[in-house]
Amino acid sequence: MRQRIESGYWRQGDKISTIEELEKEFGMARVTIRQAIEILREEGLLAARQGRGTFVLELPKEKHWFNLANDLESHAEKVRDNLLRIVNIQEAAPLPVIHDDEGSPASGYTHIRSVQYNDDGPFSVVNLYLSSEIYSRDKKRFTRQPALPRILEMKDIKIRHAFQTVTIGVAGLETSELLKVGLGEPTADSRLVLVDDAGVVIYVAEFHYHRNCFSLRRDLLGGSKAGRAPRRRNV
Amino acid sequence: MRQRIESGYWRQGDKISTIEELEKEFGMARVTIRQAIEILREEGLLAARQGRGTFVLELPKEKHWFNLANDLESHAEKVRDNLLRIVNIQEAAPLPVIHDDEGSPASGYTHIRSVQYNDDGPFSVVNLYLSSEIYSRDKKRFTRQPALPRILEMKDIKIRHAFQTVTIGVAGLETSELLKVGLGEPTADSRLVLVDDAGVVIYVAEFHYHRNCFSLRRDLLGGSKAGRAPRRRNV
DNA sequence: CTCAATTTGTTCGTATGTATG
DNA sequence: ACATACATACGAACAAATTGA
Repeated sequence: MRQRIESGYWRQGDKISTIEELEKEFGMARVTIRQAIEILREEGLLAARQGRGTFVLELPKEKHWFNLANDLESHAEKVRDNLLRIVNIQEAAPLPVIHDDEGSPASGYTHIRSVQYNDDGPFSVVNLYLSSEIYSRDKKRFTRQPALPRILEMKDIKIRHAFQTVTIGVAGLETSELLKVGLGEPTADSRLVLVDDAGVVIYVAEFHYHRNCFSLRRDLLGGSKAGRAPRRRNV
Repeated sequence: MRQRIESGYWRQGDKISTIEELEKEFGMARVTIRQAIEILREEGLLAARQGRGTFVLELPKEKHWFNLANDLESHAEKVRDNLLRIVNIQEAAPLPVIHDDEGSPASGYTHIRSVQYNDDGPFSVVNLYLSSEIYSRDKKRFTRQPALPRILEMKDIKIRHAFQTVTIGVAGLETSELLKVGLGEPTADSRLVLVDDAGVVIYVAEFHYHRNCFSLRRDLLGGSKAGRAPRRRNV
């Protein structure tokens, strides 16, 4: 029923199907349907009036405010001033998973696990494997600020590829606790792999975004940078 | 536990924590942990040996084989020969949701709801709103084949924008039945809006992909078309 | 070889939440 | 409001296999 409201199948002000119709449509018992309506009523989406029917009050507010950037520069710019909390650092970490076609592994990696916050709470959990050589250049900053802008600032490092893979994952035990979502809830997972001009993988990050924050907007014509104005703000 | 295997926290051949340790880690009872292990054992991911421990047998096979294209041409090419089953066509459909910054609505739309199949079953449910003018040019083909390649073939139509928005949604009642997933399971939702050179929105499609199929790969440097070789195949 | 510690396997009764009619 | 059914989770006890001192 929530999906029907969000998708516009039921529009604002509409009278939705009666409970008896819904019983048949969803194949559930009257009590169960009423429980569902009760939940949406408390959220302010529906209003039920005895003898008249049930009506759509308002559309849920726009979520998906975190719009993923479409190029590396603006991605770095967005996260530059993010608040993050380091959960764990492991200097001699096991090698991250690197596929053959991505590049060759560096000699060693430091594993940094952190949580990114905004005013509403955590919106992203990050597992970062950073080439030990780069990490050791400025340990202090890497433990306080997002790594990506720091790396782009290093003049001697030329980045040849920035492979990004976006998939849908599920929150495991650790991630769900850090992101404050239920175990098994879906997350938007973005894997970012930076390869330098020697073909060495210097940075592997797995971002787990809260599904309600995440969106990716682009214009499939005229380059990837187009994209319209963001609905709320960028981070 | 599945996530720990997929993420590499437990590697192939490793002995995982004992049931008693897992009880404490996950805060669950012995029987529950065993049920979970049993599920992964049946899937062939784990092997439990009495008196010795439980071991990781193999990594789950690569899923995410459907890689979303990064430009309109190749997107159309990918779907050109897809098998699709029309579920519903409504010629005088209510206007789709169009945002102000996208363009102005056409005079009327035809709503086409279809399911896309591959050998393994349905992998995508599509809600398409097609400008009635364009639909009426070749009703037969639009009810049999994907619309996008047909539109690109029409020489008199110049497409100025192809706005794509990717988010994570949940399968509602209809979608979950068509996609053969559970109610409330997450889906990858891609909204594609085509705007012609007069600023008219001629095409609005919502794709709901099965979460296990979906991935989006690109290189954030050197244009959006880069991307590595797909792991299995493209559709 | 034996014994104790470790670890998985099995079973019992019980409680809770959800859905049914 | 009530009786029923079902899936899931709990806690405890005991059985069986493995390992190493």
